Amino acid sequence: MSSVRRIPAPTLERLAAYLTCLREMQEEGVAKVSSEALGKRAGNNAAQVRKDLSHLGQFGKPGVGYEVGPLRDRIVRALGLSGGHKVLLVGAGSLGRALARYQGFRREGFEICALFDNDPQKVGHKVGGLEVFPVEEIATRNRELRAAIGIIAAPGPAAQAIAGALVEAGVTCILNFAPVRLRVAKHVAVRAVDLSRELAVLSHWLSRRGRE
Amino acid sequence: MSSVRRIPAPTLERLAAYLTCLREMQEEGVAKVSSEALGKRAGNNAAQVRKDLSHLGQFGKPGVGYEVGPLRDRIVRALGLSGGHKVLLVGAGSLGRALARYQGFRREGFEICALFDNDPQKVGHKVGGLEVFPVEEIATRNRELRAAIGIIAAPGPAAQAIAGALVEAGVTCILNFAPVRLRVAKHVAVRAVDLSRELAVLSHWLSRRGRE
DNA sequence: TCCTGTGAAGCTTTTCACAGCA
DNA sequence: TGCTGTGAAAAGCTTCACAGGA
Repeated sequence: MSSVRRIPAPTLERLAAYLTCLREMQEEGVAKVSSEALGKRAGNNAAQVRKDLSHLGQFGKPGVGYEVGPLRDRIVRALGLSGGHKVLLVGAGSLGRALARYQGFRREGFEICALFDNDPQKVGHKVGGLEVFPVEEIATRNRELRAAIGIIAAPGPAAQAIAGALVEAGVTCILNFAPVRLRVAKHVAVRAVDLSRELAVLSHWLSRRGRE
Repeated sequence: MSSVRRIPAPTLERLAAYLTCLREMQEEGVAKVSSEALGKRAGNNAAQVRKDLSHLGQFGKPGVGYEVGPLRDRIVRALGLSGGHKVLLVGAGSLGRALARYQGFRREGFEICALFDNDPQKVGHKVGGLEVFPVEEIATRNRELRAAIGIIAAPGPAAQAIAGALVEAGVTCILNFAPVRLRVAKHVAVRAVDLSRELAVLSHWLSRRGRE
């Protein structure tokens, strides 16, 4: 398949992992990589790597492998990371502040361009160079900023209302750290990071350890 | 299937979500719930809910539904959450501090019992009532604590060495926030929370918006 | 009648296996 | 020979549909 159609989410997640590996390789001065070598680094098997990369068109040279630089560029394009994205971050609690300071966003091409919180105590303060604005101002502030991505780093009970405000402001992709299922219009895409989910899986595995 | 065998990870994740819903319902004084009602709350369809719960044995009453309290207890048991778990947290940067302060851990039965960091500037300081110890002390300190779960909230380059130290100290389950694939012995279970993965998926969706 | 538990169907994702090219 | 790209097979997960119990 030559042009990029819908790529399944598991594949997208692995492409992001390959990107990290390819960046490392570039820093190490590696110029070519086989599906097997890339798979080993990323923790997947070679066939999986080839199938994933086949979504991006034909790239590899039989008998040789893939060229690190061009492959990386191709994945960046497929993931839509080349232009950079503005992001609204809602919640200036400890998680929100950690995210505001996280350097990885910028490296991946994401720019947190505004920070919001409901708590009047936090409004007006600065976090990582950004002033905290009240949540009610999301829509008006985004009229200029035109960010399409929002991150919710607020407590569960506030999350649904925040999601509504973000969508109202024109956001169409939400990354949700609150432990609740958001109900949003179906043109809005939501990804959730839920600690209690991760912990539940670990805990189950732990309690099974040794049996099987 | 009456006794609990291996439960697939997607099911475990949903069970954690049901648990949150059931807790809410208990607070609201709801005593009984049908698979459809629970599904609606958790964002899954009724058949999925019944299939998931069938891993825990037979519980529901046809024509009535499930009793909220007993069902919740049963899920807690299946997830191995009843006894509580001690957790070692490594990394006292902004993410580590946010996790150390996160109240959700305790509510789910996880207790962060020690905090470690490589940075001498951070060692000795207190975060959320916990003193920060140097990473080299993980093994000795865990000789008494006997925690089996470790959380890595350190930068990528440090993560692999930390994972080694945790495993050395007897940890068998790791929750990794660093954007690297950890290589560990196969008796060790790893779950990864990777922001670049989440962002990559959102970004791809964003760049596809409107076509299809 | 209402709702569970579950075999079977349907769909998605992963793995296999090999033709074909450098 | 070494490695890609890809149909086909296998595995895994979700949804359907209905028998049967309260």
